[in-house]
Amino acid sequence: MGEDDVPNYFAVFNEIGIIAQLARAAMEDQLPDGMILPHFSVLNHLIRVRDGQTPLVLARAFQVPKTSMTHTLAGLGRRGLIEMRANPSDARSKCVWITVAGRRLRNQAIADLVEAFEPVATRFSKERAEAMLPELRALRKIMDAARD
Amino acid sequence: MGEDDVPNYFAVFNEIGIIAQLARAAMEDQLPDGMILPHFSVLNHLIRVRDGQTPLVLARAFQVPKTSMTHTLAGLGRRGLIEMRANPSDARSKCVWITVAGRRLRNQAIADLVEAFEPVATRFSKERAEAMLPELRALRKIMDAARD
DNA sequence: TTATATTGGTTCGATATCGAACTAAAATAC
DNA sequence: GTATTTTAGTTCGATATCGAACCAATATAA
Repeated sequence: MGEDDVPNYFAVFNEIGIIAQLARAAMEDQLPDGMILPHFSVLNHLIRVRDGQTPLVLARAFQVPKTSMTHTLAGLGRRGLIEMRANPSDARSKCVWITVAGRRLRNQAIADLVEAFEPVATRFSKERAEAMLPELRALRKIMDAARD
Repeated sequence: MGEDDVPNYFAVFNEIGIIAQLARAAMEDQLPDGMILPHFSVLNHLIRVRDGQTPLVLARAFQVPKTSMTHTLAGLGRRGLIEMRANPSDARSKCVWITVAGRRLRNQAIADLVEAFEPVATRFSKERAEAMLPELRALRKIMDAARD
């Protein structure tokens, strides 16, 4: 790979970076004041995958340092959106459970997001979105694997 | 757009978010300690577009609040990578100039990045990267326009 | 012209990220 | 079975993000 090839990849990563930033901002606009993407992502994960997982498992799932997860969970706890209970099978550890309020907030956020994305969805069809997915997934997997 | 269509977009934004995160981490691995992507992005912009621009113009170019740009520029200044001089045509304002050290650091970072991306580049050809670009650009433009 | 509004930039405060150091509990070694 | 190492989680400190409030200079309005 010669120096000349950089711009190609750079351009892709640049566009991807901007889209990620815009999507994040749009998402956070739908969340209550002070809540940010990681808060929502964790709530979503607890529903889509399962709750009762430990903080460390969550940190790995999101590929963030465990100290960051501690902080994110503290924020969710303060807002009454999750509960942390002792892990019955390991006294060092805890289990994270989503509360009724957490579940409700996540569902409302998704509903609001659908609304907010309307203008984009009418201009960029779901078929086009779907068509992009395989290559995005392929690139993500390759980059993930290269992360030693 | 019905509720059922959300997952399609979600999946795309999810992949894009992960790729952005991985690319950012890989990038920051190539930068001196304490330097992060915004530092590099500004240096790069000062070379690729032009230097001598005001902080506010830069903030708009990157779509960040001006207070964030103040902070990023302060970091670059502390490291001797940019210089801020008075704006001869507006006493409220300043102009941002890249230094020799800044130019050198940016060029070295790019060279290092090429090296670091080698494993990805061999598995994901530049042709594939190029092929993704048009739809990424289209999506980015649509989202940008929808941002009122 | 002066008075008012707007603009460029910094400061401040609340919150986020994340590595290093710490504590307590478990697992492993011997 | 005790000693050592590893593991789960928090605390701490340095730095980042970003809105509100602020100051100084320019532009607009009267």
